[in-house]
Amino acid sequence: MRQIIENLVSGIVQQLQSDGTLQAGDLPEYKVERPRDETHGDFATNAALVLSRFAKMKPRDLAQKMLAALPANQKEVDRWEVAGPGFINFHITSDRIRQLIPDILQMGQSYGSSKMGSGKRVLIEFVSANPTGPMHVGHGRGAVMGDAIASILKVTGHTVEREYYINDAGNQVGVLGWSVMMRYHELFGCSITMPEGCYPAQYVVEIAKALRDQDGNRWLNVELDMSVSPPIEVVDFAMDTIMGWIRGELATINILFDNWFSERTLHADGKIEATIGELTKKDLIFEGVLAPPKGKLPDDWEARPQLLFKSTKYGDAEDRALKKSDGSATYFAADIAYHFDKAQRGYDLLIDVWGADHGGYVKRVQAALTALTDKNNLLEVELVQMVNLVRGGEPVKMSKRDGTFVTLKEVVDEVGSDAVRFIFLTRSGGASLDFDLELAVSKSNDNPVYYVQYAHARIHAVYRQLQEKGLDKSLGDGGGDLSCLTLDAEMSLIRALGTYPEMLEGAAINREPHRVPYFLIDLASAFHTYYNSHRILEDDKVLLAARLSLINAVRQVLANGLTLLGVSAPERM
RNA sequence: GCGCUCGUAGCUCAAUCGGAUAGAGCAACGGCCUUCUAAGCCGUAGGUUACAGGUUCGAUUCCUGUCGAGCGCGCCA
Repeated sequence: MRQIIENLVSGIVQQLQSDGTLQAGDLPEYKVERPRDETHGDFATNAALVLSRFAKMKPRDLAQKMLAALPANQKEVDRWEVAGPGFINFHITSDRIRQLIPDILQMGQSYGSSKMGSGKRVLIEFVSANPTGPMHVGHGRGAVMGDAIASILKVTGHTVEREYYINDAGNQVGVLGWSVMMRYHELFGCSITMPEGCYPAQYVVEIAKALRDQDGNRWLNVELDMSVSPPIEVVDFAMDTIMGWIRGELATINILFDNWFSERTLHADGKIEATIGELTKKDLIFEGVLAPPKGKLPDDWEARPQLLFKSTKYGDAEDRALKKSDGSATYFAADIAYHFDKAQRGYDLLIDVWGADHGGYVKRVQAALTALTDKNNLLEVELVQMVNLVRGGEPVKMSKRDGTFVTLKEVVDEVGSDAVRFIFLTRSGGASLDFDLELAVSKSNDNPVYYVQYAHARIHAVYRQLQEKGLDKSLGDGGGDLSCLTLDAEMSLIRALGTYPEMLEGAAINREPHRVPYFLIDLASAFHTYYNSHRILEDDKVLLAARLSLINAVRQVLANGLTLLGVSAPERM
């Protein structure tokens, strides 16, 4: 619908350029947008404000002149005016607005999808929680956020793949292996003390028990010497167990990945050395000594020469280490090899969703990727702020170290997948989020998901009533005369339906999933208002059919939006 | 000390890549169920958008500075 007005305005601008009112050549961009205030029409443009300098006229005068150039044969706009400092407001005809109802019903599940991103291949990497323990609520927020961004990009025409990067190499994995070994020995009656840095939590005991059940005392004679690697079978057993939990937990909140990418394969396939080789070719590698860190200096700090990447050349604050002083690859080296691999797979855009605590890491990865691909904006990182878990006003502390963290599973078990997803998404990713368990458990309006789902269920209830009265539900298929829909509540409800595709495009462009739940809440609110003051099941058959069609379209859009967010759309509650 | 993300009603948050009179929910107060689901609706009240400048037709939005919060700052991941 916006397209109609955009075409109209650009036609007028061209005409004014050709008759000399406006300068020829390139002009600054103007916008056609939805006014905040409905009395300002369906669309407004700031064209006269932006272009007035190029016509040497006052904005309002130019606006008048533009309106005079409005083609006489168009049928969509029935009223327009110059307003405020020089905005032009367009009011769409009521018939054109009502036409949205059959349009939406005909498109069904596909209403809202667009071709905006067609031809664009996007890889979105998210969660990527370490396989050293269950996911906590912070991971859950990143998971839901990444999944929603992926869904929104997909519905706006992008080709999207979801990927999980498994950090199955490095020290932490060895630490996990030894932690399991300690608990395993403990199960056989050995007295042990968990060394500093190990994972003491209960889940490690569970893994140890499972290991004992599978292998008996097979590992009992292995010496607990943390200066060497633990048995690889034990490490793999622990990681496989944990990844099984993670996959299961993700599945319960409706998240499925296309690819699971193992860090080990990077080492095994020589991709890290190959990537360092690429950087060497570009003369971006050197042996150097890093400056001591700012702030409080670690006790054991000492300057050592290492292999470094010149990331300062690409805007990073420091050069970054690719190899440790013992010659092994750093996590960073593996990570740029991973991102280089993604780039070589031919995507047009890479999106990573990270926790905000990794914010300081963004520049160096982008720097490396720019150096390797000569592309500037290939990698985009969305930072998701942390979740403060609250129970009855008291903050719940979360830490992997002391083992008191609350897992995502516990929260999902308590409040359900729908509420978890919806609450996580009803916040912009940039803001930290207080998640109150008591509040989320209470089935009150504090859970906005109920509000939206209830609107959807109510519409189904009306249809059930309809059938009890022996009337045919096809009355609401949008085929009848809709001109009896004249109430303000009806027109603004239809207008709201019409903004759904634009809202989705905005959410996609800005990577802002929270716009979807806000839209749904607004739509549900408009519906509840209408429902409370007007009967749908009227005796007048024409009016009945029109109103049924209207709420049927509302039902369709609510269902589309909820489904997009991975939240269920129940038919009764 | 430096970097990143923020600062909007009592609380939790919105505000369409700079737009018109900054909006919702919760909490408070007052109304609406013999009629399609009251998990709902209607009304009242609540603001110097942290602060001070700058950019322009116009700033919650962009720039600079101050204050405050969270996160990060050697070879960990």
